[in-house]
Amino acid sequence: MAAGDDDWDLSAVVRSCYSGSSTSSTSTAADPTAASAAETALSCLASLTFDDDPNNVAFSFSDILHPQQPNGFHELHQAFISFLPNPVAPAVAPAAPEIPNPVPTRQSRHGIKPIRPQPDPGAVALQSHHRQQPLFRPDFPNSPMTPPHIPKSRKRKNQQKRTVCHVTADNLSTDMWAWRKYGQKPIKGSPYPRNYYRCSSSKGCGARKQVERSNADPETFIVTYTGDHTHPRPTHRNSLAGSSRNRSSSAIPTKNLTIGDPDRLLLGTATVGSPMTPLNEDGGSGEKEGEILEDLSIDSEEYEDNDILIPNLMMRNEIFVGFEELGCSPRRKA
DNA sequence: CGTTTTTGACCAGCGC
DNA sequence: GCGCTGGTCAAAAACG
Repeated sequence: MAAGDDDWDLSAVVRSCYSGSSTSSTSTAADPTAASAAETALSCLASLTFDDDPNNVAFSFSDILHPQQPNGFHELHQAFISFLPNPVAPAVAPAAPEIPNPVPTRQSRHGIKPIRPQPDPGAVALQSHHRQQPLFRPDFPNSPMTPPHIPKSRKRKNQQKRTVCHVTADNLSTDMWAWRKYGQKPIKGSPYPRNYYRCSSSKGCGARKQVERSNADPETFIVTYTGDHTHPRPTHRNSLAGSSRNRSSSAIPTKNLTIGDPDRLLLGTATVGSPMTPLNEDGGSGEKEGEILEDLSIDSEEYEDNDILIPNLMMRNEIFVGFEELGCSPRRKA
């Protein structure tokens, strides 16, 4: 049934909104008191903010604000500015939007199992647990190898800062990071399964993304970002990111796109362009792109993140153009 | 060949 | 203390 569809949708979403989940989790490994970190989440944020590292540009959304086109971002931007001590410059990383997967190519294998719909949709939606997982240190946001070993933290409860945003399939646009799906699980309150993605741009990157369909609005996807990227946005697809499976598939509308074509849109993201241009403003998806809803511990960063994740058509165009220029598909490795 | 995707199983935390 | 759920890892398979 729609099992495939669901999956697909989720995947699509994944690609869509992303924000740099560079949130907080800073003190974790180094701070035994991480426990309190949660409380100090703000502090953490402040610490890792972008101003600390100019390199963090990866997370900067200046571009977004860049008035190439006046959008709501502007306002948001101003608001963010308040949080941002230093407006980071648009770094150099164009962003690679690659998101893994949707195409039900492999589904043939087993197919997704339908999750049992449980009564409690809202309740489950997002739990805000901000624990702190031992991520890497934000100190080296640019260090692709920063990730030492994350003690596999399976803790579900307050893991760390989580940024939640609601995105519509239409808005699903692109993510600048490459995500690799590492798990899928049925959620109790949701008839739809939740997909777990990890940043594949860098092997040690602890950034994770969870995508699940909203029970209330099947057209809306709830994307939760956790962890921070320990590396700058990929200018061009890394080998890892490269993978393409999904990309290709998604990029190429050959398979069954059930839902909108959000997937396709994103397909290109990647290399081309702009660092984090928020997608969407234009109109294309001018609907509600990413709405941040539950910010469990939203900090300024989160806010930013959310902003960032907003899809933008502009980007899409650019991206596509870029691809065309490149003469290659955004896909992958050669 | 390399990388990703998919599914099952295991672990850990939380609630009762 | 037990049960449940969520989250992550690992293995196998498939695709470009």
